[in-house]
Amino acid sequence: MNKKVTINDIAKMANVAKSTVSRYLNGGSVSAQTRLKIERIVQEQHYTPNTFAQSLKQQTNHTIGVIVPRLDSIAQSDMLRGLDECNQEDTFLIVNAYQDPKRELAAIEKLQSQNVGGIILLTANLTDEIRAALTASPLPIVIQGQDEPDFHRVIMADQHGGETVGAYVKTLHPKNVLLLNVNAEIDHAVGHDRFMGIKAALAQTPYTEVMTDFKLDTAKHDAKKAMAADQYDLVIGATDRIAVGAMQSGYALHQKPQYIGFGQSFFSETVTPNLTSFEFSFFEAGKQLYRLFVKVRDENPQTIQRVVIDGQLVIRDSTGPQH
Amino acid sequence: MNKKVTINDIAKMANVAKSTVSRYLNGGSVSAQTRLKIERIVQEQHYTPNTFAQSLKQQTNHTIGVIVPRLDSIAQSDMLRGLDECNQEDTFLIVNAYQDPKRELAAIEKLQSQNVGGIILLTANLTDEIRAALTASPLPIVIQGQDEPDFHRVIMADQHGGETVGAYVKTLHPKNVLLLNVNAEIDHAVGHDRFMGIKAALAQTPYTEVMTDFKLDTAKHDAKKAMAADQYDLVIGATDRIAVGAMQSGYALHQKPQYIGFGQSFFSETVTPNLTSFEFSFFEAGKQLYRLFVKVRDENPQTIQRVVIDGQLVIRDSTGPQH
DNA sequence: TTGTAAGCGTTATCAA
DNA sequence: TTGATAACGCTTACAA
Repeated sequence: MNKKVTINDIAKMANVAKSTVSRYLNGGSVSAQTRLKIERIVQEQHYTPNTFAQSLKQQTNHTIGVIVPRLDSIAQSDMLRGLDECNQEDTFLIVNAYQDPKRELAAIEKLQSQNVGGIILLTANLTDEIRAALTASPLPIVIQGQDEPDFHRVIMADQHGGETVGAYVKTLHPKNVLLLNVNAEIDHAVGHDRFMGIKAALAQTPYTEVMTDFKLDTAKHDAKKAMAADQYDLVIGATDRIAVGAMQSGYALHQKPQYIGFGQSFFSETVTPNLTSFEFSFFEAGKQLYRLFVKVRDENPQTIQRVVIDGQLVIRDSTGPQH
Repeated sequence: MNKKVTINDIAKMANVAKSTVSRYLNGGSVSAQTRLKIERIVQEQHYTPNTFAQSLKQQTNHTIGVIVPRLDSIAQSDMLRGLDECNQEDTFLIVNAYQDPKRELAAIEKLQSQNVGGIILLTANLTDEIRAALTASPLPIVIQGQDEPDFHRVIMADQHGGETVGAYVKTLHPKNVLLLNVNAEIDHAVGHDRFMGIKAALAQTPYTEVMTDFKLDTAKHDAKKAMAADQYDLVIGATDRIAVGAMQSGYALHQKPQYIGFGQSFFSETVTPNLTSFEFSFFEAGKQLYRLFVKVRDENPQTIQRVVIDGQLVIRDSTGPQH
C-alpha cells in the first residue's frame, strides 16, 4: 500500500469538502456542476475508496468467509463457481478445512476475529463444538451439506437421489449387489439418506453392505476384499470416487460388474468405462447458497430457511449394454 | 458485526488507558501487574482486535490476493495447500480466474481496490495488458507458472521434466510415438519447455506431434483421430488429463499403447491402468511461493527472484511390464 | 511504566 | 446544496 489517493486528495483537487465527495460517491445530493467536476477527478486519479476505512466506519463489510471441507473436489469447486456466479459485490474469503472438524472450528473463530460479514459453511459433519460456535456467533451464517435443523441451510436431494437410483437398479435386475457405503456418523447425508431408497429397492435382491471411507485407496482396498470374497454383478458406491476405487479392484480381479456412483460429471467421464451416476447440481447449489446467505444477512428471517437442490441420474457405459 | 468488545472496553475494565492495552497486545512495556490484569480481561471477553482499524492505521495489511486459473485441479489445490502450510499470519483471498485472461486482469484490479497487501498470481499465460497492470502496481507481487523474466516467480522444472521423460522413453524403445501437445502460445512452459527434452530423445524414433488443448474431451477427440490414422506404441500427453483422454480413445479403438503424462499423482492413480507420469511437487511449489512472497514483501529485493521446483518421474502400469 | 492526544480514510450529523 | 466536525477502533509519539 504505497501512496493511494484518498477522499481528501480528491476533495482538495476539486475544491470541495470531503463530505461532498463522499456524498457524490454514495449517491447523495450534489449539484450537477460539482458532480461533473468530482467525477472527472475521480476518474483521472483512479480513486477507489479505502475498504478498511469504510468497514471501520460502517461496522459491517462485504467479505463472506467460506469454509470448504476440501478444495481438490469438483463438487466443491462447482459450488464455489455457483457462489461467484450470483455474487454482485461481496468478496469471498475461502478457507480450506481439510476435512478436519478441528480446523473447521478454528476457521470459524479465525474468520470472526477477521471481522468477516458472515459465514458460509460447507460441511460433511457438524460437531457439538461447532454447533455451539455457530449458535454463539452474531454473524449471518448459512450451512451446506447436512440437514441440520437449527441452521439456515442448502442441502442436496440425497434421499431423492437414492430413490431414483433404486428405481433404476430395479430395471437392471441384478443378482447380487455390493453397496460401498460410508459411516452415517461421518456423513449422515451420504451414509444414510442416499442409501435409504436403494435398500428399499433391493428388498427382493441379495446385497452386501461394506463400510469404507471417502478416500480412493481405502475404497479400492475394501472393494477388493469384498469382491474377492463374493461375486457381484452390480456395485454401488456412495460417491463417484468410491465407485472408481471399486472399478479398479474389479479391473485387477478381472471382474466386470456394473457400477453406479453419486457425484459430478467430470470424474465420471474420466474413468473407463464412463461411470453411471446420480449427479447433483453443485453449481446450482452454490447459486442458491449465495442467495440464501444474502437473504439471511439482509432480511434476518426468524424462521429457519431450508433449500433442497435436486440432481439427476446420468446413465453411462458402466451400466451400459456391453456389460 | 453486532456489539464486539473494543480496546476501549478492555481499557475501562482494567482501569488503564487504551494505549496501555495496545502496548500489551503489541508486546510493548507494561508492568507485570497490569499485564496480568489485562490478560485476564482479554481472555474473559474473547477480545480480538478489529482488523480494519489495524489495517487503516498501519497502512498495510496481511491479506494476500491469490489468483488461480482454476479451482477444479489437483495441482492448484495442492499449491494452495502449500501456501497454507507455511502461512503464519496472512489471510488469503482466493480468486478464480476461470482460465480467462480478462478475468485475470479484472481480478488484479479488484484486489487492488480492495487494498490487499500483495498478490500471488498463478497463471498459464500473461498478456501484455496483465504485464502492464502488474508493473504499474505498487504492491509486492509474485507469479507462478510462467518463466517471465520481469517478475519474481516460482516455476516448475518443465524442461528438466521433459529431459527425464526423454531419457526414460529411450529405455522403452518405442517404434512410433504420438505426442499430444498444446500450443506454446497458450502455455509456453507446457507447450515448449516440456517437449524440448522429449523431442531430443526421439531424434532416432519416428513420432507425430498433434496439437490439442487442456480439456479432456478435446484431447480425447484429437487423440482418437490420430490413433485411428496410425498405429502408435507410445503416447505422451502434455498433461495427465490429456494422456487420460488418449487412454479413453485407445480403449475405444481397442489399442493398447503405453502412456505417459505430466501432472500430479491423484489423477494418475484414478485411471485404469494407472498412469506413468512426471510429477511436479505443487505442494512444495506453494510453500516456496509463499516464502518468496514474504521475502519480496518484507525485503523488497532489487534483483528479480526466480525459484525452480523440481519433480520426479513416477513409473506406473501404463508403461509397465504387462503392456 | 503509564496516559494524553493525534491521526489513519471513511461516513453521518447538523448548521449554514 | 454544501462544509465543519465527530466518530469508527486502533497505533504511536510524546509527555508525565
